[in-house]
Amino acid sequence: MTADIRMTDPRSTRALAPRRHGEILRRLAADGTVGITELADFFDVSRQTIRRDLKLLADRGQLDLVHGGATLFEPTEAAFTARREENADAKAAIGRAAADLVRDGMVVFLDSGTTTLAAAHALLECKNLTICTTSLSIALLMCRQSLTRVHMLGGEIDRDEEASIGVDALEAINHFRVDVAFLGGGGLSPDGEVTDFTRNGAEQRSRMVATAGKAYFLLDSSKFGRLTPLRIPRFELAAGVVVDRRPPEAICEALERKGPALIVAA
Amino acid sequence: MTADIRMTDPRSTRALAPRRHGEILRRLAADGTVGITELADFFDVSRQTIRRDLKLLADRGQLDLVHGGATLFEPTEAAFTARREENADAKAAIGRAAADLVRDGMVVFLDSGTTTLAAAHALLECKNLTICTTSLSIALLMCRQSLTRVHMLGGEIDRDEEASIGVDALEAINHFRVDVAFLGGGGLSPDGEVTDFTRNGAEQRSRMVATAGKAYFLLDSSKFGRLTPLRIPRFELAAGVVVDRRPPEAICEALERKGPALIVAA
DNA sequence: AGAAATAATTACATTATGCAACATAAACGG
DNA sequence: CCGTTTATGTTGCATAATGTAATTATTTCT
Repeated sequence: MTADIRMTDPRSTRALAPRRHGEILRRLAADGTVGITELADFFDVSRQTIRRDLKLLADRGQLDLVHGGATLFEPTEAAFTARREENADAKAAIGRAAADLVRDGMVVFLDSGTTTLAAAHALLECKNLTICTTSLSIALLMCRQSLTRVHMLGGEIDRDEEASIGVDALEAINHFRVDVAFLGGGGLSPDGEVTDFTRNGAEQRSRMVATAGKAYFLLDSSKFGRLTPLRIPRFELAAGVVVDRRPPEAICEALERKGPALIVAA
Repeated sequence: MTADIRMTDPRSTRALAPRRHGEILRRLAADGTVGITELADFFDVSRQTIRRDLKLLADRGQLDLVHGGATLFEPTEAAFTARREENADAKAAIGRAAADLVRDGMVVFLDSGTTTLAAAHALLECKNLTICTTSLSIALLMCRQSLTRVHMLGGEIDRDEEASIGVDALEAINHFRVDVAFLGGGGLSPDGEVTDFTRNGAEQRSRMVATAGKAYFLLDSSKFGRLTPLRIPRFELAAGVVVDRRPPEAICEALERKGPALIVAA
């Protein structure tokens, strides 16, 4: 994907800790997790050394230690964290598929939600993006990436989504010219519509669909056929719906009739 | 991989140190790190020589020495995370003192910065607050508290502060009626003025001082006497300055003459 | 719940690196 | 030609990083 212009392999000089640290953090940013054994093999050093590296990085607050490795450090700990675990593989696949729709230099809107957070992780690979988001976690994640500009849409923070919502956020959306928007949703109804839990959320997503160059809904398969109370107005203007596997045939057909393309992540 | 357009190999004349230095810096720019042994092999000189080269370049501020080699000199790398550890006790004390100024039900503005983050932690004890902040970490922290409403001021995110900054944030400040504002600052100058690093920051803080019912600057003792480039306009309208120990007498007197009270945290 | 497997911890051995002092050799200037 | 300067090499020892192995926790699987 990104051409590797590094002259020296991180394995080349065994004794340079910062090189390992750089590679570890890079992997962490890409994958979300690293394993001790896999790192020890890669660098050809002992597990103990990797443990010491991880401990050091953890003390600096750059990652979280877990049994057998480390994960991204996220100040995020809430109901939100639990949801992130659910269907994590599916969400990662959707995230990668979404990132394939993005080119370096684009202006990307990222909605709140765990699936869009997965997309944000995948987008760490891209350069020179301008990210525009309502999600606190996504803003925090992306602003640490040096070639990325981040705009946070302000407003009252919704406790469940950990994202801004309401009049201020709606207002702020109008200030941006967005190339691609990635949106979450509450469910994908049997008649091929993306639906939402809250009025505010539906309205916010509707505006993004209308104003973004291209808008995609990211929906993992647990959302198929789920009925939530609000339809998202102008949903049919969306460019596509990205899913982790093909939904029931009825939904596919309904979706196709309305317009948005169906994109199934590998 | 990288085409070498140089006419002379840096190894060609062993005795020319500047050639080595150029090559070292080039490698550093490409890889982020260089190893002593690998350089010694490459130039076919002793490790001690390379060590002397690196020492010289380090004294010039062109790189950072590490065990076994050198890395890019990056004063800003992980700046925020590192700062959080510094003076943690002092900041916690200031945070508690700040929280004592707050009553349940108030509308509180929290600026970005590590000291205000400490105040946010202390404010978790309070009930029914409305928090208004530019800091992503503070927003994330406070929004998990069930009896607290959080408003995030939107805008472009500053990588170092991990907080919104700029026109959108300035604009958003005007929408709020704030009871108490807790602000950070870059330094407390010898003539009793709070100063700042950036124009945007100074302007933002100035507005808060003017519009909040009461504004307090939270400054740990490492800021005493420190000179940063921008004064914060209308600083003297602030209700007080909260510190972890009494500053030099000259500063105390200057401060008193201007108006703000000096509050020393226990 | 209990056993097997995997990982973390601890303590100590080994190796690599850092540093300082001194040795060497080429370059320079009179 | 000599003495001086400058850069580099060498040596010995202190220090830091890494490896190893025994022990104790955790997880995982049944």
